[in-house]
Amino acid sequence: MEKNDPLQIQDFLPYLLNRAAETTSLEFQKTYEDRYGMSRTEWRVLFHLGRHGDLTAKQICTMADLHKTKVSRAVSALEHQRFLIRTAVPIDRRNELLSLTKQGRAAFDHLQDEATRYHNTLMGGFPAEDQAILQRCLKQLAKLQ
Amino acid sequence: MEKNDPLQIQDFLPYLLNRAAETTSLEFQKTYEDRYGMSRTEWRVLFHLGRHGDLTAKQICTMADLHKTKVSRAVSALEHQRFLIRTAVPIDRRNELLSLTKQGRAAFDHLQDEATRYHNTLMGGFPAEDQAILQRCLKQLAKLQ
DNA sequence: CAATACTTGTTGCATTTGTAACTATCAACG
DNA sequence: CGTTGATAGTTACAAATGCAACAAGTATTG
Repeated sequence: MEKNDPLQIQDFLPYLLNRAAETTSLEFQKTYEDRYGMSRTEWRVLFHLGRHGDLTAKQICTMADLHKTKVSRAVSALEHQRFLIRTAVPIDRRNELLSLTKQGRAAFDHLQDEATRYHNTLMGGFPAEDQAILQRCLKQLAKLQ
Repeated sequence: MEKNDPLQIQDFLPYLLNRAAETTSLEFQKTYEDRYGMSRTEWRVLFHLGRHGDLTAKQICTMADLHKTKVSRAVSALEHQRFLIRTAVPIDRRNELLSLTKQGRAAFDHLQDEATRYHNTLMGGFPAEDQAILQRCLKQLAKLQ
């Protein structure tokens, strides 16, 4: 593309990313919203806890790039639904360690399977080389790693 | 990847897409939020109008996959800031054709340049083949085209 | 052509989100 | 120690969003 060719909006990368993110997130949301009464943020917090073991809210904020109020509310909701418990950290009582309950772990295990399946379905639409390229590009755009 | 290998959350496609979308949209937002006092939705409506000429609100809803209340409010805001005007369509008085004003057109022209520049900067980080693949994949994921 | 059904767009209300202020705790430094 | 400054997390308030109900217009059809 010529450097100063005007862009079609359907080609503008942030727009495309938003559309793709919305489309896929909404579709995957069907997996958890009714069955577990979870919001998208709660699902994200659950997934981080499931994958990384016990964490403080602050750690989740940093890892997930979520605002602390959003995490605070998601944690309250997950606690209320008995998906996690908080334990005070004696050495620094500002921190609370968040741990999945048995029920939270079960939900995570199930949703991780569903996520893997859905991910593979999405990726299945592309040749293997493209899959790798797509992931590399997205990570770079998200400034991850 | 093995079909049932559990996924790292940083690899889960909807998550990656959301992170990449947020990162890039927030960065590009700097271009218009202060200078034009525009929200992300308003910018999106402006861009559609700029690229496709006069449209009804309904057409924008469909093209941009935005809820009609969101469009309705964005249009009101853009009208209030004198970026667009409405004209009644005599043949079907439920419709109003939305047209950019001179000022709206100027903002669009400027922002289209900025968008093109930003898009090219983002894409510039990838080899040409990867750019094409990325775009194809995203369009497919967004169910565009 | 009257009655009913559908479409476009707006508005009221409840929910979600972001910002700023707050509490409680810890760290640093005189 | 005690004062000041930083950090983890919550909460109050304001703005943005989504859903449902609505008004105004058009299409259908008996």
